[in-house]
This record gives sequence, structure tokens and C-alpha cells, in this order.
Amino acid sequence: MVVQQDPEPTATAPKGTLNVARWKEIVDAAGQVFHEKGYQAARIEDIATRVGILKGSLYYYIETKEDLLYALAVAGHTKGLATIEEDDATRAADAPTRLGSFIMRWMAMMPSQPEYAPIAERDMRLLSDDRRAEVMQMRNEMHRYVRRIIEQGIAEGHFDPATDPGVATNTLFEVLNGTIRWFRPTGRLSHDDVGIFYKTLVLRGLSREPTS
Amino acid sequence: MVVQQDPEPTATAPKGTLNVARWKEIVDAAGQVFHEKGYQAARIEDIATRVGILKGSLYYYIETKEDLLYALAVAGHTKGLATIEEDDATRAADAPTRLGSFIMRWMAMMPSQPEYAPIAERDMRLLSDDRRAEVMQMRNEMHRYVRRIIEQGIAEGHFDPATDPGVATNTLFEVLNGTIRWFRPTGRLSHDDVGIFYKTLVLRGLSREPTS
DNA sequence: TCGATTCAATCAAACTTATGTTTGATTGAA
DNA sequence: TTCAATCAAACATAAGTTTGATTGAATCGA
Repeated sequence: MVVQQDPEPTATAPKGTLNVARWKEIVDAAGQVFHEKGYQAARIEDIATRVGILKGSLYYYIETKEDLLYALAVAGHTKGLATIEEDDATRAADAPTRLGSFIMRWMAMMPSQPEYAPIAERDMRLLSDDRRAEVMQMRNEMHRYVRRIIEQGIAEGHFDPATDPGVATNTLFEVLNGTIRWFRPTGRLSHDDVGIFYKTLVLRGLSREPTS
Repeated sequence: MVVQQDPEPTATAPKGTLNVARWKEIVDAAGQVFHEKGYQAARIEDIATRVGILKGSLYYYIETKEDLLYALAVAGHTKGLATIEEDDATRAADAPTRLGSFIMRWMAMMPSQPEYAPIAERDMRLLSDDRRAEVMQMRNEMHRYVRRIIEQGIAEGHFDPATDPGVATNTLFEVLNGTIRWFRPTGRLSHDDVGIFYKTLVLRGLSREPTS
């Protein structure tokens, strides 16, 4: 049975009411396993075992392994967009304030988002064309948000006018999402500490100060 | 037959002289295919076809698919370390100069290194323990190099003493290597342009200027 | 209250397919 | 004649997927 996140024309019709809690368990487990091993190396069996059922039983919830990648991608991007939309507090502020706030909010979101991990990787290529397009649209919306802040900062005179907003946006997301590749929560530093570093690095980095 | 990059105790003994040019073709092709599809999704057949032979014939050169990943990882890291060791020109300079030079040299290296791509990814996990340890050692050496420059910069008073050198090093490599995930050489900007952006971003970012 | 019925959820096992790998034959230049 | 290099075909196996049976709690009818 398929959980219909939104209407999927060709998907098998639902058999009835679902165990939504179980579905969340499964997606969480998939997020963990994908994070540890990467999407392709992760076995359906790994995920099933983590949930406590047999691999075949997973197919009561999914039609294909890719469904799990898709579910995680949508969940992660949805969370990302939600994080962006909490912007109210600084919406009217200047670009440095808005960008700093965004960085801190993004980093605050990460620790609760193991699901987010896989979407920061290149596994998106493995989604079907339709699904990838859908996810990419969400991704582009996030990028547009950051890009506009950077453009605003240039227009305001806060940021270096030599900055290419597109390049800067890509770089910022690489920095933020790259965190999952090296950060270990057991270490000395918290996500928040790292966020503060990113914030000062980026705000100074984009400023009009001479480089020396 | 296995190309012995360095003594591998348990590897099958070489059958004789190798066609070294062909071996390089194969590694290049593997680099391209891995870059496009990722290591696991890449089929041995894709690589063979690109070289113009049948997939079985590849096994004249390798023992296992992982050999190709390993060869690329070693080649990429070797190139990375070589890039670092060209440091002579700025070795005695101050940290900002050295770091800026490193960033520019690194970016100059990238376009000629499709082989480098996979090592920037998380596919290293798929190497055998021994090989991964070996590659990680090279990686750590590169990180140590950057880290020392950052520590030097703090000691000199050029860089913000609040900087955690380890975090800054990880971040810098994420920025540099993240380039391969979004950069398209067909675009308006060159690797060099991006390098200049990175350089000013990082040097300003690590400086002691207040953030405003 | 209690037997019958239903159906979500899972099991157990088989099936399928892609693809990495092996093998023995072949080619063609030196 | 040799042997590096490749072919052609078969092989092996992991892992995704399918299928039919089973379980057990909730619901229902008498």
C-alpha cells in the first residue's frame, strides 16, 4: 500500500486506513540507514530490520525503494521551506540580519532532521524524472530565497557588489549541508556553535571590507 | 591483471607488462562515469563501453570494481597533495597569503581532474578498510596542511581567534569540493572566477573585522 | 455474551533481474 | 611462436520485489 502524500495518478489505490505511526517509523529508519550507508548501499532489509519487520513486509507500505528516497526528499525539503518561512521576525530587516537569521535557523533545524541528510547528497539523481523535478522545484525555491537576500544586500550596499549571487547561494548551501558530512554531535561543538561560525564567516565574507 | 600502484601483498601477481596508456584511459573513463552517476550506479559496462571494449575485458586490468574507485581516490589525493606541495612560492608568507594561494591553486587543479570528483563524495565508505585507511591518511595530511595555516593566521593576529581551526578546515574543503556538485564549465564563470570568490569570501570571513 | 467475520499488518518463501565476475577461445602484432 | 589484449558467453549472487498464507485485534450480528 502506498501512502499518498499527494495524488499519484498511477499509484495503486490505498487498501484502507494506514498505520501512520508505523509509516513514520519506516521513513525515519530509512533516513538513518541512508545517512549511514548512502541510498544505494542501503538495503531494504536494513531498514526493515531496524523497524523490526521482514523486508518483504515493507512492501505493504511502499511500491519501490525509491518511494523512501522520495518521501525523505519531500519531508526534508518541506522542513527546509518551513524553516525559511519562519522568517517573519527578520523579514523587514536588512540583508545581513536576514541572512544571519537564516543560517542560524537552518543549523537549528538540522539536528532534528536525520531525514534531511540524504537530500543534501547527490542521490537526488536516482529519483524518477517526475519526482526529481518536483523536488528540484522545492530546492530552487529555497535557493531563490537566499539569492534574493544576497541581491538585497548588494543593493543596500552591505555586500560586496562583485559577488555573484548565484555562486554565493550555491556556496552557502554547500557549507550548510556539508555539515552532515563531517559533524559529529558527540564532539565538543554544538550545531549552534557551528552555526555561529558560519554566520560570522559568511557575513564578513560577503561584506565590503577589503581583503588585506 | 592488476596495476600495482604500490605493493599489495595479496594481489594476484602481474601477468607481465601493461598497456599503461590503456590503463589511464580506463581510469579516466571510470572517473567520468562515477562523476555522472555515482560509484554504485555506474556500471562496469558503462566504463568499458566508453573505452571501447567489452565489460569482461576490463577484468584484464582490474580484479574488482572497487579497484577503480581506489585508483581514482589515490590519483585524486596524490594530485591534491602535489598541489599542496607546490607551495614553495608562499611557504614563508603570512597565513592570508598562503591560504589565498592554496585556494587558487586548488581551483586551478580542479578542471583537469575529473578523477578527483568521486573522492569528494561519500563513496570512500565503499572502499575496503585497508584502502580507506590509506586514502584517509592522505586526506588527513591535506587537512592538516590547511589547519596549520589557519592556526598560523590566528597566531599572527590575522585571523579571528574565535575560529575553531578544525571546523574552518572542514568548511573550506566542503566549499572547494562542493564546487563539483553545482559548477558547470559551460556557464559564464570559470573555475578561476569561482576561486577568486572563494578566496575573498574566506579571507574576509576569517579576518578580525567586526561583523556589523 | 459469544461465535463469526473482517481486514490491517506481517510472515515465509520464492522469484527476478541486474550486474559484477570468471573462463576459455581468439586475434594480431612483434 | 609468443603473449598482451580482447572477445563471447556463461556464471553467480545479492537484493529488490511478488505472492499466498497467517495472525490477532476490532467489529458485528444474534
